[in-house]
Amino acid sequence: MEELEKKYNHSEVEKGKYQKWLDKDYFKCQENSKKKPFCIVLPPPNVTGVLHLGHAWDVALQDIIIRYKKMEGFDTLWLPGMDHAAIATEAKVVKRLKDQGINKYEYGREKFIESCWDWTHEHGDIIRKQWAILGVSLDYTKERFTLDDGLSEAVRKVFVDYYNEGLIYRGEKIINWDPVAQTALSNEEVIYKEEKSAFYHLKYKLEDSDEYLDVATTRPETLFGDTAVAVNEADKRYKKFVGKNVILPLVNKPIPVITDEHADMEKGTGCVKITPAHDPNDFEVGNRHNLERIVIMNDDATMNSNVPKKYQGMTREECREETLKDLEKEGLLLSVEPLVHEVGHSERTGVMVEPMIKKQWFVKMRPLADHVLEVQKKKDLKVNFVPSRYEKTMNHWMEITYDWCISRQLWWGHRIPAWYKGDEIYVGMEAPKGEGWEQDPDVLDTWFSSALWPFATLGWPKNTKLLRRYYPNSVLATGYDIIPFWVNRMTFQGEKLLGERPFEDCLIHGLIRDKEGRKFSKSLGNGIDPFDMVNLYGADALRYYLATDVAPGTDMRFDEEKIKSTWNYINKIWNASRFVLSNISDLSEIDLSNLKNEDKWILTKFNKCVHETKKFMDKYEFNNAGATIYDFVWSSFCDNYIEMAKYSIDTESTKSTLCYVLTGILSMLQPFMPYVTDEIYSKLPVKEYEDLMIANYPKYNKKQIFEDAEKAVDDQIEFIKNFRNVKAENNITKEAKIMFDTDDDNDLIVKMLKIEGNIVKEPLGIKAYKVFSNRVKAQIFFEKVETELEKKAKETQINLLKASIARREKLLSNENYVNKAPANIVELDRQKLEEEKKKLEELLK
RNA sequence: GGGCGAUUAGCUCAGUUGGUUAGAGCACUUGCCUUACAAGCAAGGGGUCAUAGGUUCGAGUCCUAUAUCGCCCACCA
Repeated sequence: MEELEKKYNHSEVEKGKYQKWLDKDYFKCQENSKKKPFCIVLPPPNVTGVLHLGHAWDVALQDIIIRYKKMEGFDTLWLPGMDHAAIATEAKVVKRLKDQGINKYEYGREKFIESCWDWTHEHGDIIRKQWAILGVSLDYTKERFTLDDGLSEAVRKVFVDYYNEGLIYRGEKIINWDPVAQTALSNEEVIYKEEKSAFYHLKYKLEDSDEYLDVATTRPETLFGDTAVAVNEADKRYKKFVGKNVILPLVNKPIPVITDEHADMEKGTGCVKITPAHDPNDFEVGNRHNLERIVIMNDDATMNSNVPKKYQGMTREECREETLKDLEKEGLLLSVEPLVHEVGHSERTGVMVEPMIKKQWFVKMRPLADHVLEVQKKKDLKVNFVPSRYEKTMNHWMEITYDWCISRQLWWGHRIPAWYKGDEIYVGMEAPKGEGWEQDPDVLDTWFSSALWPFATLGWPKNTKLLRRYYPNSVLATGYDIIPFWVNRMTFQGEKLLGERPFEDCLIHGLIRDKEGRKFSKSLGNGIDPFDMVNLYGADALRYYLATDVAPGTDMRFDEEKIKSTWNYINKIWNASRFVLSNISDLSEIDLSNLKNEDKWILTKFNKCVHETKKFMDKYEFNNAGATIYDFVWSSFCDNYIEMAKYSIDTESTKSTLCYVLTGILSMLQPFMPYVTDEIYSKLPVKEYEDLMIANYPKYNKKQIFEDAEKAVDDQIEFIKNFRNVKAENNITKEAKIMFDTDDDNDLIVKMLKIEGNIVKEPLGIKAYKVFSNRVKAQIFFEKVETELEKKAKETQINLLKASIARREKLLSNENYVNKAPANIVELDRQKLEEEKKKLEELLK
């Protein structure tokens, strides 16, 4: 039999394993088997770049679930794929072409899309290689892309059906405009950042009068688009102005003073300028009062020909500055009040979003969202969030969401299946027949296609076997930041299109931050490449660390030291395995019929560990599962059982137990660290399966619970610990004599403590320390007078015991406690009290 | 403005439906190269669980305030 290397060498261990698993088709689902199906669709990473730590975390969690479920006997499908990421990828490709001196528009749509495909294939290959390094068990035979033919068909079908149903419409509304990417955005793609700005109080003079209105605004440059000033109907201050005109500053044009509920008497001065074409609220006001909409900016947010010549061509920022200067010159700037407020920026380009009136396509959200809210009230039908508090995030969104702007002025994406001829619109799966039809040049929001991911990847809209078998998906795992973009939309689409939730469980994880708790960002330069970590410590260590570091749903502070200590843990497992393997090479079968106390003890601990671990695995509490296994492996198996086993290593029962328990440990750890466990498993002399990842997960076996043996050995261990403690604290020499005061067999204790020659049968009459556990007692004799220090230590111990006894006696004399507390708790206290009393007695002797 | 989360050992985090004397890793102290592992072993030290009240026989855990930090959402002109 091959020996293991002396130290765990992660790169050696990981070499070739992924290919082996692929070659053996271990990752493939078994859609024709009788096994119960279990399906996860991978949140498709954007093809914009390479995988980062967040992706590594995401896939580690999912792989652990999949590998666990596979061992539990499920037919698992983990479906991989990537997202074309319309706006994000387009931005990258535009930049790459620009670096080559190519302009997107001159290049042309077709060629540009070709470049996008090139980009996609390049990055797709990188991402696939990275998945392989991480060891994730994706079924590549089912891999999809959000822009492949199947998804495209699904997207078109949804668009056409919704259009016919009135759930998708084209309309001219205020939308969020990104002047750099020059496209519309959805609300979710706008992020609000605090910005230092000011309230500018402007003088809007009353027509033919010296009176004026003090109008406060944060955006003076938009005054060129003003078509009214609004006050509240109930506002007595301005009653006399209503119905009259004020003169728009700098433009010298009369605009009406109107009353509208939007004007809040408490806010600002109570009068507000109305710019229907550049503010969503003003747009509504404009609609109510039939106001003219004056668009004053070009698509790149420079001022257009609807503003006075002087300002034309200026950027918004320049125009603001100039406007203010000119207002001041004319005495129309009353005051400037500093203000910090939230300003919307494009998620992608970072530029300030400009509200603009545009003709765009929208999804009517209210009926879709309301349906989800209904379903979420039903326990058996709703999406179960883990942790459950994230359900609120989705439900809140469903309550407040409004129509989703889905058209994007981009080229890379699903082209909108609408054709125009004059005023005619045709919406259909294919281009209409006849001359003169032109397809809408725009594409759809990338989230429109990813919202269909859980079922379109399985064949929808066709009623495929795959779809019937794996929908709803079993669980979806993603970060909480993606809930509004994706989870919510998959949910309403799944409910609407298939009448069922897209997944039963939704496991939410947090964000990874750096050691100081800051977000990873390019500008801070604090990014960590997960693959650097793999090189240093191995994929197993990285995976284990990511999966077990924090409780579900919470943010993680990245700490390389912890990966290091995970490596140590794996090295510990490696060496324990080395010990086991080197001693069981002649084992031909596992025979657990003739067990010693220690064997029974470890089997009991092992089964209890299996029970606990499974409980945690089923709840996705990998941190707790990991800790449970860790404690068992390190403290029960390594520190105690292996040490005890060294004294009976030649017996069949010890060898069998070692092999049996090690196999179980490897099985429980396989989902977390598939490489190293596969390696060790392959070296076992007795094993049931060709490879560990297709083995069964350990089952809790009641017959291997030996309570008596467990207690007995626990006592021995306690004794050993106490003995060593007394010895260490009191500088007891090796020569000290020991007398046991027990009927039990102390053979193992004697061996473990290496005190064979020191045992005496009779008390020596010299100063004696008492060392004991629940049933093993002994006295250590040594020729030395008790020092003051030792006396003090003893006193402390006595005082502690007395305090504890007093506490317990008080508790037990409390009738309320004795009557109301559960019997076993009370009984435990009684036992403890007896023990403590005995102990005290011994000490006082 | 609304909502959510966090606050536990020097640091990073666990802590199930309230129930023995609150745990782990790292760091720290002391002693050990005991032939699986010194990246290890053995034995230790270290916490009034953010604060103040309340419920309870019993609170890190439940309730009410407060403080600090973080996040999400919201059209604040």
